[in-house]
Amino acid sequence: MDYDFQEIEKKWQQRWRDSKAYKVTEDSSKQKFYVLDMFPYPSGAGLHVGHPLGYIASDVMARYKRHQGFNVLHPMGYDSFGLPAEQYAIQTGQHPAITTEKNIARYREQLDKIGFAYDWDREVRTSDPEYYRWTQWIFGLIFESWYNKDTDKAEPISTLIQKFEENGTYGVNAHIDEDWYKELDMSKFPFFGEHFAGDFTATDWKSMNEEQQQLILMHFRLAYIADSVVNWCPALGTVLANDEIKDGKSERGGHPVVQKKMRQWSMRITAYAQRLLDGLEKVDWTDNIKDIQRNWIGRSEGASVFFQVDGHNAQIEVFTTRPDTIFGVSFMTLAPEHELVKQITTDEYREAVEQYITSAQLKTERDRQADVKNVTGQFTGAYVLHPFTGEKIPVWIGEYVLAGYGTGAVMAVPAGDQRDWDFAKKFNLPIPNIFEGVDISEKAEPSKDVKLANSDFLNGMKCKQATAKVIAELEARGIGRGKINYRMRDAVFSRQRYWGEPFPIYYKGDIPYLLHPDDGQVTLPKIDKFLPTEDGEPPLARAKKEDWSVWKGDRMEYNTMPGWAGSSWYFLRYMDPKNEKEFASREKVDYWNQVDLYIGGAEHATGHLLYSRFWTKVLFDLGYIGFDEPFKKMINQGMILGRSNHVYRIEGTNTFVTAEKKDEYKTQQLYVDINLVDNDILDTEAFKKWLPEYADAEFILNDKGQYTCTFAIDKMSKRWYNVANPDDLCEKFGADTLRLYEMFLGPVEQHKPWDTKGINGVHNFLRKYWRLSHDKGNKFVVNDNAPTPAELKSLHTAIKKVTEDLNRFSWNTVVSTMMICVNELTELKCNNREVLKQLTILLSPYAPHIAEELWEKLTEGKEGSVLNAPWPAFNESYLVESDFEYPISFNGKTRFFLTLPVAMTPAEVEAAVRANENTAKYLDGKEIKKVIVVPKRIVNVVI
RNA sequence: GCGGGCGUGGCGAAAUUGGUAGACGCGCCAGACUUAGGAUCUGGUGCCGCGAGGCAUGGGGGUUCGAGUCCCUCCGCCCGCACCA
Repeated sequence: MDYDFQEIEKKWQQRWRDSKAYKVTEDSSKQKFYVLDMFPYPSGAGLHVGHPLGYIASDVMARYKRHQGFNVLHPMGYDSFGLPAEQYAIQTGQHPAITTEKNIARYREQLDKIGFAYDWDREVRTSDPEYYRWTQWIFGLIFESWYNKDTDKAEPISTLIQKFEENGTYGVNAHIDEDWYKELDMSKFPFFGEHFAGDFTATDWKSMNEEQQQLILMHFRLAYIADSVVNWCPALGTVLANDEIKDGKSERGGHPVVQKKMRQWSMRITAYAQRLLDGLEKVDWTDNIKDIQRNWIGRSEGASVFFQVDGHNAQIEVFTTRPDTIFGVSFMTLAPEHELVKQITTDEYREAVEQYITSAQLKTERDRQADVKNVTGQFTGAYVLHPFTGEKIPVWIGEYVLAGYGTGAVMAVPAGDQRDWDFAKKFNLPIPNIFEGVDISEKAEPSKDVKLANSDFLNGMKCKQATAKVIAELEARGIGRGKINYRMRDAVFSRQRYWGEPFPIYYKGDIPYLLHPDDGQVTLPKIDKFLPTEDGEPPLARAKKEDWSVWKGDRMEYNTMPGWAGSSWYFLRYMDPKNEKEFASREKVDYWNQVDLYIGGAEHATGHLLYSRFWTKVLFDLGYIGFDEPFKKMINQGMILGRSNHVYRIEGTNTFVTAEKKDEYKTQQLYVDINLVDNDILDTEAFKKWLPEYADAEFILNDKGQYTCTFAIDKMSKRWYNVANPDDLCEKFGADTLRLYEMFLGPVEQHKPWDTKGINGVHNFLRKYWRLSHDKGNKFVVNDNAPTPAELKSLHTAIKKVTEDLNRFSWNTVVSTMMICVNELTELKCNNREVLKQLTILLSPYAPHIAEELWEKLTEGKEGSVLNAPWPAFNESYLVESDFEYPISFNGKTRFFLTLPVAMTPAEVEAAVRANENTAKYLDGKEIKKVIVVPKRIVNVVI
């Protein structure tokens, strides 16, 4: 064999390991470049060819930047806390740490075979106590912070306490729930009295005991515990965050999810809603991901309006984006769960209302969503007064109003909103027209570009003007105000599981306290079983007191942190992974700074990518890092799908019929292992040996005597026998071929089916490249003459294009460019040492093993590793051609070619065209209106 | 319904600011060497036509000397959100 990739790859992987070729240290004399992959969860199934796609792309970039002289940080680690290991533990009793360890070893082995340039000395594992001690520390930091809206940043809770001590709540402008004080257990605050509305004096504060102070502070903390309505997944036995739910079911496992009020930890991410929105302007991500995040945050501008309840000392606050339509309000709808429903419902309607609420509660989230078109509702008997006209407006409850958005109440304007219109139609409520010259008898008019009518002081105005006017009026009368509402909710932060970070929290009574650093680190205690306790406590409640590394107060926190905790800051730990004193030193964080290029899947848009941005902003606010967006540029790699093959068995027999003839029989479609199929042709002998039941299979073949399979594109799964495994491909073709082929398949961003057919072409390219410097006997032969102009032209064309394409992250076109270059050099029989050296550097990011091998031969070992070779400089002068064949077109149609010196100016070209005899022929007596000369491309004669 | 993206040979795909559409690879066809090989090399390969030539980037229209690229419109596919007031 000429190109012995197995030998070469083994040799260089060993040498790189031995010499720590990819070790990187901070070096202020060099410019840094930080390339990051989304670290994987080490699952039991190992890697398939889809996983490395993004890793290869980032590896190419890391190596390219290194050639360019950058100090490149390119780390890898494992997001090793998670559900599968825990569920395996529940089934087998094996500790998740052991499963995880085993899976990581397997991942590492697979990754090593592909030849990645990771600095493994910087590896992190989120489940490692040395790592999660800092996750716990950051949690503590967030717990000990509040959000000051005046400075628009998070501050230590001590600054808040100081304000309380000096002036009470006066002058405190914190991000906090508007009616936070309603959640307080007032029996614990007898001195506040019944009119307490959240304000207290310095004297009040100082007179409170510690429990009372802590209860109040909890409402200000950025990490807090509260009774909140959460998504409870009974099958998984844990709560889930909104982003972990898809279509009303758990993202993992697809189990039903119900709404339940539970005492849970949350993160006050809502404090950062606006900054998370604004920060998107500063990062280079796809519009798609940015829009998903914008949508998730869900900012809407409008107004908050108070409606007085008729006959009650109560007001109902509504949020509306169309305050200009306020004169069109003909009824009000509350969410069934709205807190005032019970209070205002009249006796006459009480039974019907309660029935309606019960039936609404019985529906799961999914049922509600599926039932959108079915309008339901119930009158409460109560009325509110219109804030401007004083008119009595009936109050209804309806499922279409969501308790979790806005205030859980809407002012219904059937003329302007289709849902209100539908509701009004169904229950025969009035539909007053408030638009000039618009017919609303068939549907609502949602346009903002129509003039208002029947609207008192808003008549004749359009939406924009009327909105400003009505908000000013509401504010002047003290019955409403302009408001910005966000759809995003605070993120639930506790999980009732074992395999996650334990909280650094202990309890005195019901009050949680943060552990002091001197208390030592809480690590996961030993437990007998990984199930929740009989009375529904999280698994950690099973641990005996003496099995805890720290035990303080009355008890420890039994919840663990969610999967996104560890991944929200891992990119910072890579910068200083061994630091025992800090999560990372400020000096190193300042050096490595933001991730310059982040590659990973788009599925984390509303999870990991949002939470990382949130934590980064908190750390920035508190002065621990110098940037507030973690990922400067991001590219989302597409999924690689599997191409599965089918065979057709005639029912009731063991005879298989080729795809061309399958319709002549009654057949059953079966999946067949893709390794038994080549180019959709089945290897029938191998098929018989594949499974015992097929040992005596018979075949009906096509006219060519072959058995043809059909195919389908599915996700890769063992079930379909369509999993392509990188180890097999490395074995058969080599890591360099695999790397090149994955990049060659198409744009990295795109979803695409894996198809091994084309891999031969890429493999042949590497063999051709090898043979440039090896003769038929595989002897290394190069010449040291000066490169010929033709060789230089071919080489520099490649240098130019490869450099440009890498700069615009177009991985796939680079491979084609290099193939063309090698084809041309083969044609030229080029074995020039200098040319091959340059070409080898170009190829090295994609195919590092073969590049390193040839580099060693070409430099006779005198120039060190190709990894450090400077990127070839492009020289324009080698590309200059003496002549160029200009296609001459008449009115856009090419008629003939004219060979002219390329150095000619457009004016000279035009003169030459006019003078040419062919021109007169095609002019056919007509006149030339204009001659357009595009340098080196085309000449168009307009006649 | 709203938001984002896409549509180019038999297939994966190129075409960077509008400038010779289909580079490169697969597959296919023919040939060579040989002779059971899924090896290698050479040539061909968008469609119609013997040919000159004509037609081609989902359909239709527009701007332009010139459109895959820009504008309008319709059709189809993928992704995200979805009673968000």
